[in-house]
Amino acid sequence: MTTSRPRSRRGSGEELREALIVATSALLDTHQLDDLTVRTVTAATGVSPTALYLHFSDLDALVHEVKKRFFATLGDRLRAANGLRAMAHTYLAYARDHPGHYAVIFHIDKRTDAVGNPPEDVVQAGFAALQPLVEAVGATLGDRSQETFDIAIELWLSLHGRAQLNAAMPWFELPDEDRYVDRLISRLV
Amino acid sequence: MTTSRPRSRRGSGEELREALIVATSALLDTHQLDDLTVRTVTAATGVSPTALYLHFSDLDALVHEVKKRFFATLGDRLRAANGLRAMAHTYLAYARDHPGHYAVIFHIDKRTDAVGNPPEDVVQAGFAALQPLVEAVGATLGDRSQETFDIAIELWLSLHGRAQLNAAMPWFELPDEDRYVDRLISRLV
DNA sequence: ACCTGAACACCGTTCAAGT
DNA sequence: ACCTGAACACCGTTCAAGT
Repeated sequence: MTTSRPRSRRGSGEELREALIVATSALLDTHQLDDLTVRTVTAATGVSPTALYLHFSDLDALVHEVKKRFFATLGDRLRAANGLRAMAHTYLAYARDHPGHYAVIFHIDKRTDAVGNPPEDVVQAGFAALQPLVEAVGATLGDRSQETFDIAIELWLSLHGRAQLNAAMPWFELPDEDRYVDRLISRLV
Repeated sequence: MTTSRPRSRRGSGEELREALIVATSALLDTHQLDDLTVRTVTAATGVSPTALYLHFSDLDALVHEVKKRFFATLGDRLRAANGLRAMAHTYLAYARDHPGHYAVIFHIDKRTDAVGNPPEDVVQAGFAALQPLVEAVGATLGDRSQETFDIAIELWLSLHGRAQLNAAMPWFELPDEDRYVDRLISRLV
């Protein structure tokens, strides 16, 4: 964990940046979001705490970067699923198997610019992750433009609701997942 | 904010306990959850940081206590709503108007006992808050036992999904709330 | 009986310095 | 060019002491 890292050679400072991102992802796969500190992530990378600031303006900027990647991963997994039902289960499985990643994606966002908007790249990443759902709904529905988008959102919100509630209150026993997804989809499409 | 508080008279130590709870609620009405620290809440109450430990085992125990109260408040508001549609809007309004409170209620729970269960009182509070929804669904449906409970949960998860997503990604423009609630209810009951 | 102050081990972040 | 170490203002929490 704390084995020190050889200094990057000239022109390869980007390596540390990538190493920090990878370490963050790894940490969030086994630990809670609040165990992610400047000091844990730099120690895991084998550098001093202050090294983080060579490549990120602050801790939030690093989290922000991994958030984009988690969005992309989620999108990729959804796209790989076969059919709407499988996609819904894939979504819930991602949240269940990577609670730390899912928590980061939907963590309350404090990074807004002067006008109160978030960085454009996260917005993009968010829409991109949702895209497979929209397409799958469109496919099973035969494309009814606005209707398709609304239904995809409604499906998404129901999946997110279950995923997040399950993470926040694991003691609350929800009805069977298969049944939940089946009922959801049969009502929506 | 930092005006100091007169020491409680003999036998009235409970007053400070209550004052801390009230200060916490007030803070969470205007600030984010991570602005709630031992030092901000005790300062707002007019006592030294260490005074908190006279009445709570730690900061989490205080948050735990207000969480129960927020659950109760949410339940009361839902019960006061007239009909399922109004109840759904009440739910979303609570989350929108008191983001700090809603965030506490659904904050990822780290307080589990030896066997991994949460304190029984929070479980109770959670179920109690949900009760009005179950009853309203039962009323409009004519009571079909298990079916009623499942539908209430499904409605709840859809509302929570929208509320939490809206808090986490306010930049994501969701379809109109009225329309969302109408579609949701007409599909479910 | 009720509360404070000093102290400790953390935390994020800055900035001067080392290689 | 790349990274570290000392320092600062925070944080939660303990424990001896004050009223």
